[in-house]
Amino acid sequence: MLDLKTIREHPQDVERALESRGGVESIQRLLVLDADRRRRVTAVEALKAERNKATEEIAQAKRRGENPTDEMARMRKLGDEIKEEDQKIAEVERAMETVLLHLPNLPHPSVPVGGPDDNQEVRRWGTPRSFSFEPKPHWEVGERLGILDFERAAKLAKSRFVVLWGAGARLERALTQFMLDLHTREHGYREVWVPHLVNAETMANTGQLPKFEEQLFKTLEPEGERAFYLIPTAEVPLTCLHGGEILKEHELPKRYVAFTPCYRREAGAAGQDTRGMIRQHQFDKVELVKLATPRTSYDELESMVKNAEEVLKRLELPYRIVLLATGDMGFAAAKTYDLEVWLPGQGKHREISSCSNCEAFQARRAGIRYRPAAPGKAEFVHTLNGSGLAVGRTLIAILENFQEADGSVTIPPALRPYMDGIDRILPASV
RNA sequence: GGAGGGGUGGCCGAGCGGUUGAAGGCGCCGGUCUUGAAAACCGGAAUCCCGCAAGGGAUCGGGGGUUCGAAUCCCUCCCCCUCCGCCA
Repeated sequence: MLDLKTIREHPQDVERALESRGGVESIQRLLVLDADRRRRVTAVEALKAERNKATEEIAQAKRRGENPTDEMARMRKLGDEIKEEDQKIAEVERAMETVLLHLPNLPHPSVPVGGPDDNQEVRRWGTPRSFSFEPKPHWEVGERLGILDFERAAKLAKSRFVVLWGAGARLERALTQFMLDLHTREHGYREVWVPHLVNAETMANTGQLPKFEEQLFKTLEPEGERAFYLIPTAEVPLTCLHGGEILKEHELPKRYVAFTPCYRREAGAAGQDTRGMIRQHQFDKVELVKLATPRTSYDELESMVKNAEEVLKRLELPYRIVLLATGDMGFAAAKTYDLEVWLPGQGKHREISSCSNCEAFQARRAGIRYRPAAPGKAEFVHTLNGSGLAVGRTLIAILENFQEADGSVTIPPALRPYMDGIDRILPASV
């Protein structure tokens, strides 16, 4: 959520910033509502001041043993007027809230303006391996090994699900463990285990609701009970852990890492990545979240990207870093770097991590503040999140980058301790 | 699921129709004392909204009601705790 004061004081700047993100047309409407609200508030507060004064006088009269029935009757009428006007104000405020909840975050000045074509490659690491044969896409590699099974997953659920068998399932677990160990032991993140079902308020706090409900799986609860949402990323529960709290500056930055499955409807993605396990309704992810002061949040973003990169480096997977343009960023982000891993089976880079600084956008919704060390009022923290990494896509990258001519797949050395020391996956005998 | 108890400021906790924006404690900030620190003592400080300001308004889990007036009474929802039952 954007800060209303900023919109009121610099409407042109906000409109310009939103040009490539949508929502410009809402600003004028917001300003009209805001002016209306302020006019009404001023008026009704004058009435309340009068009531408070009269109430005090009545109290004193009563103490003197009098019974000021005329004054009490007058106040009864005034009270009704106040109630009516308060309701109108509440109505205006609800309208403003609705508009604000649908406005995306403002991009940081360093973000290129435009759409996906304006994304900027920041750096590359690693050299894509040259194959003596035509590298296959991961689904072919995996099915030949008997570790990826899309048909049975479709039988159990539907398309965009997968079953991992044997060494495939083991590889998924090994990757998860490897990533968690790296981030907790070497990068200073605290491991957290969180609910996978959250309430609507939590979803709204990180920006998934109200605008993107069609992307979420929702539980069906008995009449009168509130539904839960399946998390599309651990960013949601991790970021909201300190919702409504005031943290101390010396506690910041908070660095959290959690492993969770992620559930996404992928509405609107029909026809995209239908083969393989690039785009699934359920996938595992190791997620990094930080809460930081505004002063350090952009340094924290850079180090978060490095933390995610380190996973790819140790797994010897070539990648590149891309700074997303304004129009390609997520709703809550002010600045986002994507990590794209090289997939030889597809002959292109694909997103495997996305690291964002959301500044105060989510903190304002969730009410996450901190008290500065120097005397002063509590301020909103900045929230950051990034994948460290998407586990399924990492598995894909290994299958494609480490496939051999005989159909086997080499295990990257860094992962072998997590795979009982085996150095390759051979076709299973079922 | 059944029966009780409870949600108050950064935290703990008193208040249970008007003098309570709210006692007390802890923590925090400033000062006295001290070589320095601690302790002790003195003083200070809630948040948000409207307003150029003076000032005003709102806020005691959320919403609604009673009343001239509600942290205090009533209704409702949410959450937490204890005991019983059931259960991975």
